[in-house]
Amino acid sequence: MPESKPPGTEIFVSVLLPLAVEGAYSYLLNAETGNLARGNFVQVPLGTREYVGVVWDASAPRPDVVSAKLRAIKTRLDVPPLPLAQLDFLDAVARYNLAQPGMILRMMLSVEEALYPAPPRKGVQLGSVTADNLPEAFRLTAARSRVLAAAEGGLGWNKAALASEAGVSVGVIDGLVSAGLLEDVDLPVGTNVPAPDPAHHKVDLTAAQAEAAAKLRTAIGAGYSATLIDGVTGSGKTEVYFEAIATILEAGQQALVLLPEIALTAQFLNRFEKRFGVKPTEWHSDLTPATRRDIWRNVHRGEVRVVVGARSALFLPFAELGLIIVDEEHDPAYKQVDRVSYHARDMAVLRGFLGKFPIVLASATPSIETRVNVDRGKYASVHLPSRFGGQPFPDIRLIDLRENPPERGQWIAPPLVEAMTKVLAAGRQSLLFLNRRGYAPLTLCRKCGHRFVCPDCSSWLVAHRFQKKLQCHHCGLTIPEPRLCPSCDHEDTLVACGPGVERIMEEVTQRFPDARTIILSSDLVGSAADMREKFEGIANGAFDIIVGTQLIAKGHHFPNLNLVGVIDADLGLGHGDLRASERTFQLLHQVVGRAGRESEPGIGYLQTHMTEHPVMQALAAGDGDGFYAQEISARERTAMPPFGRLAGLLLTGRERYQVEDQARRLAATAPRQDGVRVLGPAEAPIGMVRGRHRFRLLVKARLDFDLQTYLRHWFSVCGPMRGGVRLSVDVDPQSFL
DNA sequence: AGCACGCCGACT
DNA sequence: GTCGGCGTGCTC
Repeated sequence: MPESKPPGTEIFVSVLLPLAVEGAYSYLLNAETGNLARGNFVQVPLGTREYVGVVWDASAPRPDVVSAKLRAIKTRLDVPPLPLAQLDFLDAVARYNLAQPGMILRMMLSVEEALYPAPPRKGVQLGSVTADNLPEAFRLTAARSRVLAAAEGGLGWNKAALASEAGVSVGVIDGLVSAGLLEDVDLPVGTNVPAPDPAHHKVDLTAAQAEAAAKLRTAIGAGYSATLIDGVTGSGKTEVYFEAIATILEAGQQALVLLPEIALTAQFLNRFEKRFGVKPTEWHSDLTPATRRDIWRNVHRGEVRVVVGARSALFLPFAELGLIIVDEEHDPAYKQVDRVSYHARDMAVLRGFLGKFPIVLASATPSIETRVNVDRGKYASVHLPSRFGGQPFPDIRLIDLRENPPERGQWIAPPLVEAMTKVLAAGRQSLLFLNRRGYAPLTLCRKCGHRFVCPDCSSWLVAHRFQKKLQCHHCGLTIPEPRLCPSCDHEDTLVACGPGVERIMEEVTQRFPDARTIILSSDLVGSAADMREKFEGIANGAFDIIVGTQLIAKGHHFPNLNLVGVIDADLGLGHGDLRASERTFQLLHQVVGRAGRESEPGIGYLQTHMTEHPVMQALAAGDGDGFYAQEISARERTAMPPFGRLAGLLLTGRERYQVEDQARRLAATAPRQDGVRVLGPAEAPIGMVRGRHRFRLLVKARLDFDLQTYLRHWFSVCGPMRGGVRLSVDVDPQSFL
């Protein structure tokens, strides 16, 4: 029983539940639970169910609901509390992104099983029966003796491990168990996470790298700071931030490296292992539940010292986090726009600010936001001037498709064909890049004009000829490749319009029948192992021509690659999106940067209809600084981010008129205030996805305007959406689609 | 997020 | 006559 407490306190606690509700709920303390502190994990009843929640406020003087409704906490879970820094982070993420805090908690509790004692793993050890008191009819065969010898030493053995150690099958083990020479035992729960060793293998840094590393090292232990490492692909950014990780390991704290999902390559893990002696702990969406549970627990207990992960790793319960690296910080994959929207790079900076530790952002092509933050003096920066080994960045040439169009029905322009032929003859690799999966984005009937469209989305069905299907890239709907036009019933009248990577592959195999070719696209690679194998094949020179989507743009190093051809450099510039120029510049720079990284300088060809476009001009001239200066001044002129603030509001619902009505009602209730404007509603560019119609509003505010407070107030004035309409908020939207 | 309650169409 | 569709609202 807990000792007596001052009256009026600690009778209630508020508990945050991983649910989409507005705030924490109040519960009565239960005598057996004892004292509770903020961050403790508890089980509480709610309605007909029980949930795990986290104590949000342990000193609530009185509940904010009538006490008749109050129920008592059921139990307190026997795990350390959620670190306070992580709780503060939870609150800040919810406030910034206008998310319900319960939903952020849900992301942090992604593996609820981690909160319960691990189910003991079963094993065997030597039993009470020994060679001296063998049961009758038991023959001590050679195999059985080997097992007993191997099991010597008291500690429990995993059956499979013992069997393989003794060179026998598991059946032999089971026989010994039933005879009593071995007995079942619960294996101790060993954590056994090998610790990265900061002194394992110190690599020689170039002068520029050493200088940059020294700068990062001084930032460690000096509270919050954000530093940009800015240097082209291959300039050795990774080695530089590894030194920061080494320093934080020496200081006894944890480090987190964020990478855009698929950049988590074997190559990266190997580099880490070479430097620190062990592979880092990986965290991403396709780990098994058991692995996730172990990692969550070990991060929470501080056993795991370095996590390398996708954006969701930010929500792991780090006990002593002291450093976050955001590699490829410009990458759009850091933005999540599902139920909860957030930008992992910005949330990482927020986490560092709250936790009073440094953040390192790395990129060859930083985001405009980060560049401006450096210019404003909010972020420090270190610059790595050259490519490792003095290799220059590939020379980039524009192919004007108006002057040099490909032949009819083909997509590779003559100058690029010629260059590929030379590279092939020289025994080097070429890469063709097209950021579009499938064979063709549109299939139509040349007789009646019928277009294959998705019934649930306003989009075309993309032809995937390798898999003989048409697929909607918004909802995943798949139909078998049609033979007849469903509208006019004619046969053989269907034509594929426009190119996808599969079609480029087809053209490559026709033009270069003897070349060894490979296609890489997210829908054509199978498992992670399959992908690793393909990338290794490319690195080892098993292919002459590679055709791929942006899958190939991230994180891989292809030493034999000499030429990169971009089939449609204009692809991202079509819809006048806020970040279209920036994204195109970054993507093309990154793709072309794959070429010529070891022995000889590479070359990049951009096929474009807009040779005069600033992005193409900047890439061709190698004038990144010029591009940034121009793009930043354009943003400033139009008061667009980061010179103004934006929030996107998306309303979706089954009935178009309901969505439109609610969007109008929402717009009509927007409070008029200085420094903010509400634009819209307008139907979204993709007007329907998964059978839900979409309308958008855009809120544009001055930089000093408190957008979150304004939005919260507005939504409370407007009241809930009706007619099955859902409203989602996207603070700092990256795209308007 | 669940889950129960509640009010309108096709069936044992 | 009921089963069941999912819209609306509540859970400390």
